[in-house]
Amino acid sequence: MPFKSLVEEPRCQVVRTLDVIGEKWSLLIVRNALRGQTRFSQFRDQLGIPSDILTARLATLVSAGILEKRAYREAGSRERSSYHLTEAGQGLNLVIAAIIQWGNEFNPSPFGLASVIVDARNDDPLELEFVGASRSGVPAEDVKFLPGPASVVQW
Amino acid sequence: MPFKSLVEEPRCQVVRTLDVIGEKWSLLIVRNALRGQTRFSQFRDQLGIPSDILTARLATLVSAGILEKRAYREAGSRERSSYHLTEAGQGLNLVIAAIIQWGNEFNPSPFGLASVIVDARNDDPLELEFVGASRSGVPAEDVKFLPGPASVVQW
DNA sequence: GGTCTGAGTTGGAATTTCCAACTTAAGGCG
DNA sequence: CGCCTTAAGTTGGAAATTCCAACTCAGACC
Repeated sequence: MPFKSLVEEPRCQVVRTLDVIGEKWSLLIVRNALRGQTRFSQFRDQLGIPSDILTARLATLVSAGILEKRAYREAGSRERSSYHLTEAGQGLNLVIAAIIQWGNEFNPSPFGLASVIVDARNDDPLELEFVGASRSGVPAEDVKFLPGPASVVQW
Repeated sequence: MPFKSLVEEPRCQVVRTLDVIGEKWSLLIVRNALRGQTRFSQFRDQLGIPSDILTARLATLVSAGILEKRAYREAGSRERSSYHLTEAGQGLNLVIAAIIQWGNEFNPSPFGLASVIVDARNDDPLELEFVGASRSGVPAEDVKFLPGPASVVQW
């Protein structure tokens, strides 16, 4: 686990989530899974991740309910394992999109955009936005974080 | 740097961004800064981060343009340093909100919500949403990642 | 001169990651 | 059968990162 928690179960949602996806390589494995990759050798070769670390990360992602391990068999080969995003894993496209969007705005690559996010139904480009009850976009400077009901001393 | 890049400058925006905020503690320092914390001792005491690591992280966040180092002086004390979010640092509320929102949905805390995100103008609760040209929310399953103009072999 | 305080530094132990080489379990072929 | 191939791991040891506790440093104040 990336963060030792003083209590058994951290209340802060940022810590809770980073405990699951905050280790090195975890989020990149999910990103590649979002691109449709499912196999050990794909992750290892495309990311350049050491295979022992990949083994460990796949195990923690599976036990966190982000990936699902399945058996597959190609014609003339023995049964092997593949890894597929669960609904929770799919949901991480929110986090990955936020990272891409922040990077494009504040740390753009001199090579241009490496990936774009679109609506699968019509290929419209998509953006992440804060929306409230009014359904209109909220500018970044008006977004405020407040302690919620579960916050005691800390958030 | 958390990820050794094969080329000098990674094209993938996820890797580029994780190079800046992907090390342990980095994002939690930014989160606490979003809560208004500015001082070394606040970060150290609230997060429980080792002080040598905090020194290193503050330096990389400053050189990445996420924090700005300023001098401050309290009555009857000597001048000391404090750390303030830049516009880019403020912009990371996008990433942190995405993490909180994913956690609330897929890995909720048994204690309830530790923090809520609201519109500072009217305290309306806010949500992150994918929006397209139509300005209407796009369901998660229709969000698709495509290679952009700068992608060559890889994204 | 001695003490206090916030912001660090320092040395060494513990943990995590990296790397290259090796293993394992079928399947196919002769 | 024995040998080769392949995806998916394991293993042992080196390198890098993180952790911890103790220490330093610079001014303010007594």
